Amino acid sequence: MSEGRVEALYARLKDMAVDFRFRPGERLNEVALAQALDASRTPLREALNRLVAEQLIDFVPGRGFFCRALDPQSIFDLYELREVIELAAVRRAVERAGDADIAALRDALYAEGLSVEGLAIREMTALDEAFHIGIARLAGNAELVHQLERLNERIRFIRWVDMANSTDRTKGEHREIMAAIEARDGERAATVMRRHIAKRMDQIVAAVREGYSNIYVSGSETLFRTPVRKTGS
Amino acid sequence: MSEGRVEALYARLKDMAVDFRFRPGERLNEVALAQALDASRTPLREALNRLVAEQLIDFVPGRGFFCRALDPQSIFDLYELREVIELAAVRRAVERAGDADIAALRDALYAEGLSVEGLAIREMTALDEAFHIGIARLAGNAELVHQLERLNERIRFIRWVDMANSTDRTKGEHREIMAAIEARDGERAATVMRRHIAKRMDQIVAAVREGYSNIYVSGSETLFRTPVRKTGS
DNA sequence: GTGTTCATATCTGTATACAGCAATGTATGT
DNA sequence: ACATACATTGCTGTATACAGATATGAACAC
Repeated sequence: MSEGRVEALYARLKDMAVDFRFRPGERLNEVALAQALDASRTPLREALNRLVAEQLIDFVPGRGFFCRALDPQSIFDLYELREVIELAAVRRAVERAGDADIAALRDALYAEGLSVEGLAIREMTALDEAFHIGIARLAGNAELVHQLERLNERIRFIRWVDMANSTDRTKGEHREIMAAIEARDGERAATVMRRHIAKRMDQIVAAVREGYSNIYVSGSETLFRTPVRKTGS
Repeated sequence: MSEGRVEALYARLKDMAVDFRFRPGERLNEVALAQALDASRTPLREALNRLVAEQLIDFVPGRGFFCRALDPQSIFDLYELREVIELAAVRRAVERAGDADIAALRDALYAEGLSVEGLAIREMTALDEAFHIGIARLAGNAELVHQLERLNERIRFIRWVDMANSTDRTKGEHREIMAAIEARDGERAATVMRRHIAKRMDQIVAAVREGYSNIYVSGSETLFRTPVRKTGS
């Protein structure tokens, strides 16, 4: 009875779902998946059911489990929710965070800057996410952090697409936000954060309109290997 | 193969978890539960796994499923998150909702007012929740609605306790909020909403401090039968 | 060529059996 | 009286089998 077999399956399957290693709408064959993951159908289905509850997998009674599809409207809604949560987080961070914790986040942000060039999209996005989660942690509300993490999982793929298409302006904006937090200027921090997220959202809506679908139809393989191209400041 | 057996179990178990029909920390005996719900352990565990993902049930590998416990800090965090989401919702509702939809919500609110007296706490709270969800719907963001629904499930029990202890000022405040929305005054709507939720939160923190635990230790039975007492305006 | 019906194969839904871990209680020694 | 070791019981974890539903494709009529 290995400590948490369902947990392990759940983690692996979540990765696959987040990465869109299945194609949107595709039905997941339980026997095949179970074989591939070297498990039995029972724990596999238990793990899948958790992902259904987290909306990372779709389920139709009598038909089985399916890879979710992201339509433009959902993406917009998710990004709007992200903005709501992150603005609340940064405001509370400014109000409540201790100086030491702020300094720690600042150091982490500046430490990561050494050689972004050459990093793959996956790592870039991970750093991006980590910074935003770091702010949420400063807000001292565990629920805020948790909701943001779950939200991030659902839009991570979109962020990859965005990161691949867009110039790397992220770092500069992150430093702006960081400076506002250090100055304990909640309004400024919120304003910059709103701009930061809104800019992303605009790019994404544009990308989606011109057919992001061919990106996840072709699979995520190519996307992950693409290095970040440096464009402008 | 009845259409969605797991779904049915999931719904029933969710009700039980939301109501705290299990005592906090109690381990759920799978065989007993399966018998009680007239099902087998396999679909039962699948349903339970969904609830684990929704944080309505706890799970410890090797030990089983447990009833969650709500500590004061989590309650505070959840209420703060609720405030964040509802403020965002009401602001967007004012910006985006069509006149007809606003009117419909208004009518529903005033229709419910006929005889609140005598309603049990359960119904009172259901009406309260419905109004707030109604506002979220006006915002036109499905994710906002969904997150609020999930959040409500997690704090519903607390709201019952609150509703039982507190005077029924809810309706008046709801009308205030409604009026601000109709007047398309987003700032006022947000201000009243914030006060509305904050007031609740204060009462709850107080109630929790003086030991709400004896309420759910004694079981929710008594709570549900208690009628709402009219105190003040 | 198109639509319909039926037979077949594939897959999901769930009960059940069994293996192994965890908790409980008992006995024993100090 | 208290702690420790051990046996026993009960429960969880997972594989598997089988029933029933759904999808697939072939044969046939129009």
